[in-house]
Amino acid sequence: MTKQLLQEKYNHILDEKLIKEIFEIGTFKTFKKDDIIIDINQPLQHIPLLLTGHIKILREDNEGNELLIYFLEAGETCTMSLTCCLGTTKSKIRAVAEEDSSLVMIPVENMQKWFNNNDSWRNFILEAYQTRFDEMLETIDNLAFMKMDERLYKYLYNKTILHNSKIIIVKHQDIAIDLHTSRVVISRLLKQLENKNKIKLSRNKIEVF
Amino acid sequence: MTKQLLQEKYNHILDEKLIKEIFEIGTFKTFKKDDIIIDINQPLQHIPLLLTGHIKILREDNEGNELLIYFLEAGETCTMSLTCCLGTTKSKIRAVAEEDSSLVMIPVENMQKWFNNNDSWRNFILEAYQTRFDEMLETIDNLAFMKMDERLYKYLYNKTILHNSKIIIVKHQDIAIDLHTSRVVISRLLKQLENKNKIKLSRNKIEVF
DNA sequence: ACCTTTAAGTAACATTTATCACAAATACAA
DNA sequence: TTGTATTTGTGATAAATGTTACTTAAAGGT
Repeated sequence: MTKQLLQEKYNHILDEKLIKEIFEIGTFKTFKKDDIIIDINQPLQHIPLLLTGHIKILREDNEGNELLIYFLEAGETCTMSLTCCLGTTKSKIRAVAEEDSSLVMIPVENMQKWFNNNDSWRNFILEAYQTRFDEMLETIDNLAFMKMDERLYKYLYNKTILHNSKIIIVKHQDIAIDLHTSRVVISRLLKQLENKNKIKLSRNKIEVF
Repeated sequence: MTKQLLQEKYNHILDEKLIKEIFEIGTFKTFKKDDIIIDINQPLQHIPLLLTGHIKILREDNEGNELLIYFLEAGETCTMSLTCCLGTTKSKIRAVAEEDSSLVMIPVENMQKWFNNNDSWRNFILEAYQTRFDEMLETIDNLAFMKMDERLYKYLYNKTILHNSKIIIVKHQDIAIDLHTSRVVISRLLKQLENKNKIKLSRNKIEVF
């Protein structure tokens, strides 16, 4: 089952042999919605390959502030983990299951080995870096150039894409945390969006038009 | 002369043979302060290795908004260029000489080739990604968690480090552009910082304590 | 020394975001 | 159904940032 998932999600980028090796070496794990998958202070010993579900990657600073950076989907890996694995970084990031998810954990040693002797892995990592890079840039754009109401709408819109549904199940408080603002601000802006007929509000639920 | 510089700045990470090859293949270029080094819309054909000076990397959106992301120093390369070279990215970034600078431009093909057959180059690229990644995260922190006065002081402080001098030569307007705010706001906050004895203001010049 | 240009200071006001306090609405359990 | 906990709505107010318009100061050229 896991093997089939691995095949399905990764055979467009990783070669047969490597997938087989990953299956043999990797540890399969499952997480429920809102489970914390990674919470980093010290270097990681494993990097995750996402098989099913979605994961959100959050930034966290020393004062406990938090901000959503981006989402991971099946077939992707978290470059942050790479950085943390390989690195000297002191970055604090957190990975939380956006919904029930499963993944394969790979020991750092292999990641290093494959990087030197497997073309498809090298490509995979490079592509991952590029994708994440672009997403970080977009996060920077959002923060630097957009007002909160725009950021909010974009956040909602992205969620509809991610979950493939116009209806989002979420509390205002949770949105506030992801966007690093307060619940009151979010409620207010949501109400404005509703008045502009861009969304429809219910308790624990938002419909995005 | 270029060869010596290359040696000096890159021999801690790239092997002898590769440095020789870079010297033979690369194009040496010099830039004056404030020269635009890269202005991206379409994919790049070369990636730069910085030899002397400093370069600032800016983000630019469609409406002409701008934001300083980070500085590059000698011995570094711009991962953005990699992304742009290899990629599908539609990112707009700009690289501007923070002071007189020199660099070597390397054709993409080589970058690709070396990535597959030279360990030191692979390492170099990987390290570059990691360093930039961390800096992007820091940029995100700044934007998400810090108020403008803190961002301003950090900006000034970073400049003193970069130029190795307590005295910075800048105009308020330039700072405003880098931090994506208005000149008036910067002037006001600078005055506050001065009142708190953290800096001393003169025309075109700021002393940071 | 005078004029011109550029940079910086500042007051007044607008907008955006943050914060507090509490009321209203909804869901959920007993 | 009733009571309780949770979520959402909203007014009042503060703080941070943005904007406009104008003044003052400094630098540089003639």
